[in-house]
Parts: sequence; C-alpha cells; structure tokens
Amino acid sequence: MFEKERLELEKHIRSYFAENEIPIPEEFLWVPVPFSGEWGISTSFFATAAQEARSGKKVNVPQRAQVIAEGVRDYLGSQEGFSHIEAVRGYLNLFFSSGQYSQRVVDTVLKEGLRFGHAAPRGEKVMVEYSQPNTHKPLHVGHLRNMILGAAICNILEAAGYEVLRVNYPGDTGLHVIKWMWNYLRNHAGEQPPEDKIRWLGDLYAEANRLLDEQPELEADMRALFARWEADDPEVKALWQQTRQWSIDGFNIAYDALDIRFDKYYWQSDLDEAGKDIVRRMIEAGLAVDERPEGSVVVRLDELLGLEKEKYRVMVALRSDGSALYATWDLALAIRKFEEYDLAKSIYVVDVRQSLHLQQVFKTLELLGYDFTDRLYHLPYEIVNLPGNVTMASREGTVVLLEDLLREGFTRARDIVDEKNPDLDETVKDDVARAVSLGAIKYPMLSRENTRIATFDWESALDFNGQAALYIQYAQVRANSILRKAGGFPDGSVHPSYELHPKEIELIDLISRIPSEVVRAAEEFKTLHITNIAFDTARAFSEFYSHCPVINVDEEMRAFRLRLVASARQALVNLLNILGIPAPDVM
RNA sequence: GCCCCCAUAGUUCAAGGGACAGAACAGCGGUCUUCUAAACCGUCAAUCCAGGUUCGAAUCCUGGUGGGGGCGCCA
Repeated sequence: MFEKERLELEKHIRSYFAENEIPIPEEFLWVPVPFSGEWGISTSFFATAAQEARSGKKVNVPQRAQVIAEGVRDYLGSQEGFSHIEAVRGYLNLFFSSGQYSQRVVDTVLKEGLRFGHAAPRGEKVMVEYSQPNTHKPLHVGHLRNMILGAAICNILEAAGYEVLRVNYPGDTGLHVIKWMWNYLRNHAGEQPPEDKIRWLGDLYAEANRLLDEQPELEADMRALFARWEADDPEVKALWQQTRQWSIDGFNIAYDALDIRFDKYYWQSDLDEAGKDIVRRMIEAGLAVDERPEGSVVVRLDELLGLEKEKYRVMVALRSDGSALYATWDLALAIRKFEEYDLAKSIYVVDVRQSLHLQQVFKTLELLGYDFTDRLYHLPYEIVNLPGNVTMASREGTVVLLEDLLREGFTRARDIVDEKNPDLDETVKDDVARAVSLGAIKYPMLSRENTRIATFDWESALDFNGQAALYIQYAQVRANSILRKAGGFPDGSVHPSYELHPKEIELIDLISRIPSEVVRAAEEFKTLHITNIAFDTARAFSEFYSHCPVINVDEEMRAFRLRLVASARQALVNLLNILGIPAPDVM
C-alpha cells in the first residue's frame, strides 16, 4: 500500500550506497516496525554488511550494519510523510506521519469497497481441481478439509488477480462403484433410497466391504459384475446412472450448505476411453510395458529416466484385465484440461498421500512430450484424523458424516444465539446460527499449515467459546452496530489532526497490510496468512472498540473514527469472504 | 530397504535467516450506568536431542529420538 514511498526511499538509499561504495542489494526487504507502538516501515543492513565482510573487508557485521543505518538516516534527513527516522541495532526505522497515512488507508478501503484487498487482474487463467468425491461413498468430515481449503484457495487466487476455474472431478467409476452395485444387486435389489440418501449409500458400501472381507470367495462374483461393466452391459449401466444420481444429489446438498461451487465437472467415467488410448500409444512408443495377461501395463519410470535410486518407481497404467484405473484417468484428464483451456497453472488440491501417484502422472506426461507439465502443481494437504490418530475410513464405516456435523453445529449455535441475544427475530437467529457454525467448522481447517494433520473432535469443533472465526465475525458485527447507531459514516475524506490513539494506529497498520498478505497467500497457496491477518485485524478492532469512543466525541474525531470503523468492517468482511465464512450483520 | 511429512507454553496453533518466539483455550486476578461483556485489561507458561553452517538459527544442513504416511493392478 506504500509502494510509492518505498520506491522513493530505495532510490535515496541506492544513491547513498553508490556514493559511499557500499554494495547495492538486489532488493530491500521492508517489514512493519515491531514493538515500538508506533507505525512505520523498517529495513535492515545486515545482508549488506555481510556481503562486505565476504568480499574481504574486515568488518563486524552488526556494528557495520548499524553504521550503515546511521549513515542512511543522516543522508535521508527528514522525509516527506515520515515523522522521524531512527537507526537502531542495524535497522532503519521510518515512522509515518500518522494523520496523512491514516487518511489514505481509510480512503482507499472505502473507495475500493468489496474490492479492497484484491489485486488488479493478471490476465492469467488458473484451474483448481478440488473436492473429487467418490460417488457411492459418504461425504464425511475427512473430505471437509479438501473442500474448504480448495474453495478458499480459489478465492485467494481470484483476489490476487487470477481468473480461476473451479473444477470438480467426481470418482463415478472404479472398483468402489462396482462393489456398491454388487452388494445392491445381491442384497438390496429394487430398493429405493430413504430420505437420507448419503447415509444409506455409505452403509451399503461399508456392508459390501464387510461381506468381501468375511467371505473372500465372493470376490469372484463381484469381479464378474466388473466384467459386465467393462462389457457395457445395459442393465449395469442403467443401475449406475440411477445410483450415481443419488450420490450427486447428496453432494449438492453438502456443497450448498458449505457455500461451495464449481464452474465445471470432469467425470472420471468420461475419461475411460481417452485414458486407454493414451496407454495404447505409450505401449506402441515403448514407454509402457504390456505384461498382460500375467501382469498389468506398467510404466517403469525410474528405468526410463535412468535413475539409480528409486524415485518414481513403477506406475500401473492399466489393469491386467484391461480396465482403467486412477493413473489411466489422470493422464487423460491432465491433457483434456489443457486442450480445453489456456492455463497458466493447473492446480490439484489432493491428499498428500497421493504425492507419488501425481508425480508419476506428471512425469509420464513429460515423457510423452507434453509442454504443459511445468504448469501442473500438486497442492498437498494432510488429512483430518479422529482423536488418538484414528483415520476416518468409509470402507469400515468409521466416519463422522458431514451432514451430522453440519446439523449438530447448527443446533448448538442456535441454542447459544438464543441465550446471547434472545430479542432477535427467529429467522435472523437462524442466519446467525448458520454463520457461526459454518465459521466454527471452516476456520480450524484454514488456520493451520496445509501439511499438518488436523484432529477432529466434537468437543472442540462445536465449542464456540473463543473460537477465532466467531471472534472475527463479532468484531465485524460491532463495527456494523456503531455505524447503524451513528447513521452511517461521512462521505468525504477526513484528515485526523488530533493525535491518534495507539489502538487506532495499530488497527490502521493492520488494515494496510491486507493487500500484500493476500498476494502472499496466493503465492504460497496458504490460507493461513489470511486467517492470521483477519484475526489480528479483528483483535485490533476489538481493542480499538473498548479504548476509543466513536460516537460521543468531538466532530472531527467522530468523523474520522466513523470512517475508520467502516473501513475496518469492510476489511474484515472482505477477508471473511475470501475464507468462505459468512459475515452476519448482527449477532 | 527407498522416499515424504510432523515435533514450539498444560492444550490447539503462529512466527518471510534478523530486533524481545506471538496468539487462543485452559488456570489465576480484575472491568458493564457510556457505541453489543460472543468483549476488554493484567498474570503464569514453550523452541525434542547432539553436532554443523552463519555476524545472527524455532527456521538451513547432518545425525539421532519420537509420531504419522507413501512405495505394481484401491483412489
């Protein structure tokens, strides 16, 4: 937000360096001044001093950094827009003339509105594939992280200026589907699903696995159905169409409940032929080895690449019976994506456990000569476990169903709304409860490093006391409440000529950092940066709220603070939007 | 056997090689007659171990320890 000032300062520092034969660094790293309670930007000269030391000069790095900092400070003298400049322990700290900068931050936020925090369009298209639910299996809490992370990453990329294509890739074929249909035909023929389709589908799937585990001799019977499937048996296909739709109906309920959407669906079943074609080509080209009927069709990646140590190992491209499996489809899908769109990046939000698989697919495509392979990116995330490091598995039926969590979350939130704010309308209470429970469910998934395992337990998932999403939502509601009481905020820009309260400055400082945090989150694919800045901004607002009266103060202070409150609310709403967490008007 | 991830306060998580390792929850103690106390203020409390690189390491490297995961026909 202070690009112009920074560039100007860097220009001065460069010329000072040039005059004094100090090596000029590639770039200057600017950070907010910490600890001071004042608002400003800071850079350090350790790297420069270290470079001098390496080039043979006899210097003590910290001392030399301090000397440089002092030299720059003296050279800069007084700078327009900065109240004072100091050189401390190798750091150069420049403190803003708060009034002027505060005015600019507030004006910018209010002018940009919902666009605040969003970068200019980059003219680049990225595709994000996420969710990838398997039909005929239940959606459970384990799937939640993928959906919530994927949706938020899309929003972040969009905010950073990319055109984003949200893509779903349901696993509507495969062994799990055959198993399900086999059990259905054998034990539930003709049954219609009850109201709760997803649960019923999941139960039948778990039952199929139980049967096959208990009576291994049934495997052949199940494989016989697989053969009918592969032979395009019309009865099997019809059953598949029908049962698949039941699954999709269930998924859509969950997507609606979570405010998740997609621009496009790629169906695994549509990739069967294309995938098999590619494998055929690979066999002809000598990239794949056909070991059928004894074995499968494999791509010996390490061998092809001449690697001595195991790295990519062997990818199975086709089953021994000639049917497709996940590698077959993924090869076809990657190609199709680039046939249909001109993509700067194709991102896969996929469980970290599939890292090797995706590396194999990407490397195979490279060997096939496709030029887009450097634009493929696997965004891995860790799973959600149950307490005691127990993995959720739909095979065994040991899962917490998504709908149970959503329902229970809403119910508990609704009770608390009744208790905290009994005077609200019933429909408003419902909206608040929905917003609060969605926030409580989503925030923990978004506020941690992607590669850290999350543990789900009912207790903390539905404990609204002090939960961070709620804290952010509440701060934003309080801001709204002030604005409502005051009847809005003044239109015209206001320059605060009074001395700003430290809590005001901290709040403005944090708001001013939001745009760069969004860019950073997009570069690193980390929702964590957004939750951090959102929480910090909310905390700064809460402190401001309790230390700085807004309405009953003199006119100029009131005018500026009202505009500050409005921009704080706008900032928090925008961040919540990016995270996919609702921002209610009242709570 | 090869490879990947994780280890920070009692607990859940932060920390862009840089200034004093920050929050939240839990604990303890305070604050509603003034814009919503779902809040604010105070307090206790932490970098798994051993080496190394660096002016400087929670962060990078090596080796341990502990936990999790992947490795030819599940996805």
